[in-house]
Amino acid sequence: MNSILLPSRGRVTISEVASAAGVSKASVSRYIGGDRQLLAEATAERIAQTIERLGFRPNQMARGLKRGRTRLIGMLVADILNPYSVAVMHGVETACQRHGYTLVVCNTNRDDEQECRHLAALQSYNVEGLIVNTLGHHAGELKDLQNRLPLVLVDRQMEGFEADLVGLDNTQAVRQAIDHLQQRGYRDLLLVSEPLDGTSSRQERAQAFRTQIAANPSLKGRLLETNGDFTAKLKTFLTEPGPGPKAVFAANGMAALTSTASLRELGCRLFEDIGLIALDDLDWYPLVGNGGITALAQPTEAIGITALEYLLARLNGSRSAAQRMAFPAELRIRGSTQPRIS
Amino acid sequence: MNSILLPSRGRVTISEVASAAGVSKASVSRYIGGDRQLLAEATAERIAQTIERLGFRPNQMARGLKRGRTRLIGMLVADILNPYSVAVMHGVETACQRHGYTLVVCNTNRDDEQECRHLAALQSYNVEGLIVNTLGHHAGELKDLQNRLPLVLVDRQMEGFEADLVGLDNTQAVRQAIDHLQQRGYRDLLLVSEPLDGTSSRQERAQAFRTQIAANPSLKGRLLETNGDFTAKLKTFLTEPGPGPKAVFAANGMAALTSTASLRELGCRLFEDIGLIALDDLDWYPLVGNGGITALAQPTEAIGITALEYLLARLNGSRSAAQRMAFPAELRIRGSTQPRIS
DNA sequence: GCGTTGGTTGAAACCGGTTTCAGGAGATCA
DNA sequence: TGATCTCCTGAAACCGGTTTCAACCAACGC
Repeated sequence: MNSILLPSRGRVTISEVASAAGVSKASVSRYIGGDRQLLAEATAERIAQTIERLGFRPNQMARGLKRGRTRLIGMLVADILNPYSVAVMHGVETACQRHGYTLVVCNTNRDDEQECRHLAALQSYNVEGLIVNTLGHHAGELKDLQNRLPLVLVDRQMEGFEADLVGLDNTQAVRQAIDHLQQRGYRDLLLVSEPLDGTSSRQERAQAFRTQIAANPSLKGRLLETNGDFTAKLKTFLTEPGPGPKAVFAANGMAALTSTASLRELGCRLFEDIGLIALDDLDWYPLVGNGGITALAQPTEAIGITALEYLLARLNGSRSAAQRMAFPAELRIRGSTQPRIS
Repeated sequence: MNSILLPSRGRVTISEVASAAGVSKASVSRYIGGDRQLLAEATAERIAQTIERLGFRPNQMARGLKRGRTRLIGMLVADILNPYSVAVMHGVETACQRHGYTLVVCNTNRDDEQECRHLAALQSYNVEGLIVNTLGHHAGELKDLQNRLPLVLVDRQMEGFEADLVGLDNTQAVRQAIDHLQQRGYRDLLLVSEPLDGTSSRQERAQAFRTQIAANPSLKGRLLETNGDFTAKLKTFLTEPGPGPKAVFAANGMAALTSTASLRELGCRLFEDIGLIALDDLDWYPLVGNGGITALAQPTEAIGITALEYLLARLNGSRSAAQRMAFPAELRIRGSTQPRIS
């Protein structure tokens, strides 16, 4: 028993606890590792008291080293300023907490290089699994990573990359939007989307919109991206002749913000002059225009929780084939699509 | 030289690199640790190639163990669904990235117990420093923690707890708001705040409001918290007689949301019927009412960056006394406080 | 030719835990 | 009484790195 114990960097270590309790490191380790049935009642009690008295907290890094379990989950978020991402992250965090994991979040700022760097960093911290909201440009790295760790995609998938995916049922959501608009008397629709840069969810929504409009002869539909001089492009749509009342379908929260701002700028009143429905339901939707913006809410909390549960399932090895969960959106009708009385 | 090398858990280790390159672990360690001037040119080159060939990534956990440097920074956020917190976090992350740190974020969900648990967790992961947006109820734990790690508070301070603090100059911001409202002809002011539960920034804003109203005989001022039946309380304010035009001052983004919603509910038009100014500047402020909501924007990015820089200064030991940085707010005038023509 | 010096290198201890393995103390059985 | 079987425990190896320390080699000065 060595009597000289240097408290390293101020923190109590397992060796100090061991010698203070008059037992071996192994016993203390067994105690904190939950192998308590291996210990005699009296020993366990003595260790418990010593730990309490010294305020010992095991060093998770050291534990992870030998054990392979760091209890860390990594999450890669494309844009942390996007409320959708934060909401999903909140769900993931809730689930992590529930299962005793800690979440490490990295924000790529929609930057390819940062995505790469952060993937490497998370790996080097021995996260046990990854939840990825990817830009979709690093199939190689991701495939490589998937061989090492369980990995679940959120919202966005990737061409030629087999992995669990949790997100929205985009086709169904677009159908709900179009159906609702049509039912409310709109005939000339404009899908507003952030730039179609390869982000799969945006592509899917755009594609579903095109397909469904093409299949519906009574409707006309166009697609506008929010880059360039969006207001000017929007104005063109507003002045163009069409088959009937016009409505905008914003493909996500950002598009809703841009659309609403541009419509205001053009002096165009929501509902009175034009219909509006938006994917995502942000907390300010009820405050805008005449009675708020009609929304298709994503179950973000559920998406986050499910993503983590898929990950845990893989960690436990209880799954093999890539699985996909597409949640339905929930329609929340507000003033921007009130029944047209015309 | 041991020829049997089991690739542990699929990842390449320093020993494998060492034996593949025909050098010792020590040399490889020196190479990745940046002590390259200790190595002969040829050796360094050989190691570089081997690392590249094998795709070796050093395990940060293992490095941190002996070295004491994990290059991890912990951040405790009171409410991740609050855009203010996310914006600050974005600043912190930017700065972390710039200095080669990785950020671990924990959300306490405004829960005391979770705050405690997360503080313990972050500590057990050997973060090198902490940025804390605390609830303000755990002076004991925090003091204890401060003895072990550098720690910087964001937005919220704590009674009897000396630490670096980065946030808004609340007194000055309240002065800007009151001055602006008075200048625009408003005389009967209502400060709307989330519940004064001890959160220091809320208290400071409320206190500054009371003080400044008391010192200004031409103004009347009341304070309302957003709990209970807020709309009813707001209605009372609106119908009460006062010394002149009424205006609401929302003490943060949440209060702005609640206030705007209740005003709508009461059929009260912004600007025409009542003035509104809000602390924080959220992206939807321009879209509401007649010309948007006037805002006092916080420099959230700068707050986050500064918080991390203070932390790094402490990590380098180049600071002793607790320091405080109070940023000014920036007034952004919009429709909700247009000049009163009356 | 020999002691010094400085630049490189590897063996081994170490960080703070976990895990294997062997051994000692009782209890049970023949 | 001795053999066997549990149950509990500690020594030591190990995880993947870092760091100390001593040794080696070539060049240098005298």
